[in-house]
Amino acid sequence: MSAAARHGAAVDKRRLILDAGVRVFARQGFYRCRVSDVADEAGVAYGLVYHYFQSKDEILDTVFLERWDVMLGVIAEVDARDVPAREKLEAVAGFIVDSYRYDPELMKVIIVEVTRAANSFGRTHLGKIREAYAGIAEIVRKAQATGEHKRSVTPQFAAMAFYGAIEQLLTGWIFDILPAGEEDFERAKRQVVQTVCEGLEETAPRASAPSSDLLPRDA
Amino acid sequence: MSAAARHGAAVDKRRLILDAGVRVFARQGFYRCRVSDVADEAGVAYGLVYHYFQSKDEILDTVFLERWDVMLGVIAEVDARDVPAREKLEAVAGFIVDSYRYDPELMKVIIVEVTRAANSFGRTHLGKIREAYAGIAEIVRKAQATGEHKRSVTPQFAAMAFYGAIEQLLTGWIFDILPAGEEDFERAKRQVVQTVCEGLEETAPRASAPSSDLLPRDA
DNA sequence: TCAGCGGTTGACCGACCAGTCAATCGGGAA
DNA sequence: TTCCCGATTGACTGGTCGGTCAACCGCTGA
Repeated sequence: MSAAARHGAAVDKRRLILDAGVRVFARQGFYRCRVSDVADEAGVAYGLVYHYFQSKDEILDTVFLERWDVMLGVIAEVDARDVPAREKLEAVAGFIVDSYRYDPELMKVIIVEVTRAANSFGRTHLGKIREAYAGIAEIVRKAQATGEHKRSVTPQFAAMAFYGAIEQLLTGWIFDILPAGEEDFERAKRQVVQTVCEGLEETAPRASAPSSDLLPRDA
Repeated sequence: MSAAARHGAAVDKRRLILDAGVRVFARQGFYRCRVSDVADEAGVAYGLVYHYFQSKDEILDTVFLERWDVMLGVIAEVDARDVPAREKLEAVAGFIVDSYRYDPELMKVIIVEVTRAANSFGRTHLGKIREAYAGIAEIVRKAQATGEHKRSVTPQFAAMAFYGAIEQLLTGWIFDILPAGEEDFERAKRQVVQTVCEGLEETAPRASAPSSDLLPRDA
């Protein structure tokens, strides 16, 4: 009981610090903020931060891993579904976009301070980051095998292009380069997949009857 | 004469510091290195750095702007050519890839420390960075006007996706996520444009051209 | 020969900040 | 009531590093 109660309280403060970290890192950037900023934001004493975390870095590490592991799970789960590649990519793009919509500060921190900071924090988590690319590449690999996708590029290449496009969109939202309203998010989900799958070019003057996908795609 | 000689020498030292900065920033990251590291690398005294630059930041600013302005010039020049959009995009992608091939350390610094560090340095240069997106968007806009590109996405969106894909590739090379040999560079130039223009999906044989957006987009 | 003057030097200063630690609190068990 | 122990506090320390500055060097022109 006491253990549970104490544990419960402990988890709360820890959570408080983690959440405060996200807010502060998002606002000021990891290097520009002090540990005391995080403590203040969380409403706890400076020292308590070091009771729950070994270092300032560990706060960011924890924030990142917590969320990134969820994403890796989603990618793996999506890939295992028996649906067209297009739908898988839509699910992945949708998850990332929704993550941003649901908690923009968290995604800002993850992208700006980790994923795009490959020289500092990204370095530590390169392995994890790579796993995401690999998961996406696997989706493409399967799609190439079934003939849904061309084989003209390697799955790795396609994964980088796809993920890069999405991350650039989020970056655009984060820094007000692109409009970031509800409609924009929904549109972006569709369009990023559409662009990567179908390309920007007009295909035929008249163009493809939409058709299919209801039809057998091979054999 | 003396003026010229002195000026020549001055330029040399300044250049020396700038180049040393690139090397040190690329190796250690901007925040992780000290001004003395740059001075040592350049083989000059600590104080001289402050003779030529106001601050540590100004070194990075200078490095970035010097190169970015070249890129903005290239984009504008390419856009003005009377050639298919496809060729324009190839020229832009080619320029960026070649920049990396020619001076990977410089591009690493620009991307890792500025372009992808929108929270710190990127902030200062957001305007400049935006100009590049706008330049690419302009290429797409014209292509849509001539019917080369579909109008299903906004030029801004297309520009972000295109640039994002390229930057992700460079990041892949920088951090050894993608193989980075001569052939890879050449292939990447072609494939990134091909992917963005034509898409990943197989179109011809059987094809699963699902959906839409080829349908009434407006009017 | 010498004064003038950039270019050049590097020791030093002051600010900042991650991380430590001894003290205190509070609640449950004996 | 008292003891114990983990949670909590925040002043303090040690070290780092950006930026300053007074002195120095060596060329040039008089």
